[in-house]
Amino acid sequence: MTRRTTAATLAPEVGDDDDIGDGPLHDRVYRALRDALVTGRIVPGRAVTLRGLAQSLGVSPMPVREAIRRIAAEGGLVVGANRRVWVPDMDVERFDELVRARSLLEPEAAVRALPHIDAARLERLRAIDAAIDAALESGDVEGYMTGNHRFHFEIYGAGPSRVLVPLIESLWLQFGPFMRSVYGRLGTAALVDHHVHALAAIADGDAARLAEAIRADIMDGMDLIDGTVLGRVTPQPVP
Amino acid sequence: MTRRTTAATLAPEVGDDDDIGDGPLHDRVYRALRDALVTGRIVPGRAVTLRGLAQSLGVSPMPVREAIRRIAAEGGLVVGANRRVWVPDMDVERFDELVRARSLLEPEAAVRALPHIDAARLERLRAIDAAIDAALESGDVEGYMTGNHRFHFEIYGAGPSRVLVPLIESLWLQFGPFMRSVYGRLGTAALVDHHVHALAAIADGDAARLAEAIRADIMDGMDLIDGTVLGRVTPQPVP
DNA sequence: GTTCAAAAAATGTGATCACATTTTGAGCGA
DNA sequence: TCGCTCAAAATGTGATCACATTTTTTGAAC
Repeated sequence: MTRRTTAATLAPEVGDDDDIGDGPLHDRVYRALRDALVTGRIVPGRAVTLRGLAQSLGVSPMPVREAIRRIAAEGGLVVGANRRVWVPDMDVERFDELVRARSLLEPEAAVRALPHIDAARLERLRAIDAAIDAALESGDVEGYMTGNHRFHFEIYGAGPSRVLVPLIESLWLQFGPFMRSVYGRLGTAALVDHHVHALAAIADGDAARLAEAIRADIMDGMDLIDGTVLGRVTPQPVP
Repeated sequence: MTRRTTAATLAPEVGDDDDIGDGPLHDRVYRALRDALVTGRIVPGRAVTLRGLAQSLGVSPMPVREAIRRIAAEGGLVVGANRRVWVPDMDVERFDELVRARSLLEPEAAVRALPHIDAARLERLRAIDAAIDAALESGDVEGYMTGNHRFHFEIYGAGPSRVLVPLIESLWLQFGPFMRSVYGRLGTAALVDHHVHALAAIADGDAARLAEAIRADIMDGMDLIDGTVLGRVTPQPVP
């Protein structure tokens, strides 16, 4: 009786993205993986293996190792005591910390970036927001998440931040997969785009209002999550 | 005329630490490297090479690569466009961001950890603070930095934080090397240990006072840095 | 001394391999 | 059916290699 071969743990969600640019392979793998996490294409609990991801991307495990190490350092993946790697599940405490960290850091980053937001960037922000609205209208969760991420980082990235923005990027890595499942569950009809307040504050050059708009945006988004949703989260696998 | 061979860029500062525990080699290399950065044994501007570090630690470049990738993801090392890796220099803007990030995150982490600080941990904190004072007395900059780091993380680590504390760890990675040169320049006589206020707040279970003590500690420490010191920082090498 | 070009050396990268460790699945007995 | 054992398969790790890229050195010309 032949042993049945178990399929490798592939990661087609991280597959052949066209637009991951050039540069070292390990950097490109990192970008593909990070994008898949931020947009929630990889879901919480998902195991990620070197060979699976390498196969899905058509590369050797070497650059995958380095990419995974990077993402793990940023909190997007968890390495267990058994050395297995997976996308962490969300729980109440961790979620609360993420919300809190966001509300501490993102308004600060926005305010610091404000003086660097010129008319061209404001136009770009408006275009991104229009795309977000279109995605919400058409039920496109991934489009919404991609646009939302773009909107925020188009703001924060206006200035030359080398500390706050990377911190915030690591936060987004951490809640992306979970938010995808939440949005998918609630439907885009339940999502409201509040970015108009941030846009107005930016147009008026009003730092205090911008900080408040960002903070409110974070809290509003997070208010979608009630205890029921988080209570239903699968317990984190014990490695 | 024989070509003279250039010595590899060794990293003896990261050398054979005795207490880096067990586990995978790449994890141990990471810990050795991180410790060298947090305590400032590696100075800003220092280039770090795979083979140099591998040789200093007596390992192959493989685990070194993964460790470096990790540290770079946490901001402790910078990878240039030429793919060379080095410890970033400090500049005014980056320093300001680090101070700001610390003062936003660390009081929060301390307050969240406070309910988890029991009598045993408070005793440990007191012991660490005594060691800090001894290091200051004897001019031991590295001892001071090690103790200071320990003190802070003995507080923040009291609770089960999985977001805030890793963020704060990455900040400490980033300013460690620079602070080492600052303390060395100013001398430990110029350093004052303010931890007594945090210890009192902890003993009293007073969250607001603890937050304020941590914030003041951060600002007091950073006030040592005047524009003259930062103005004298070597410009960051252009890769 | 400076500048330039070319060669040599250093360094990072990706592939591959063997091995250690962990997980899975088959087979067996109760 | 469940539980156990063991072998096979999967997975992570560290070493090594060849190669691509970058830096340094050398030697010549001015």
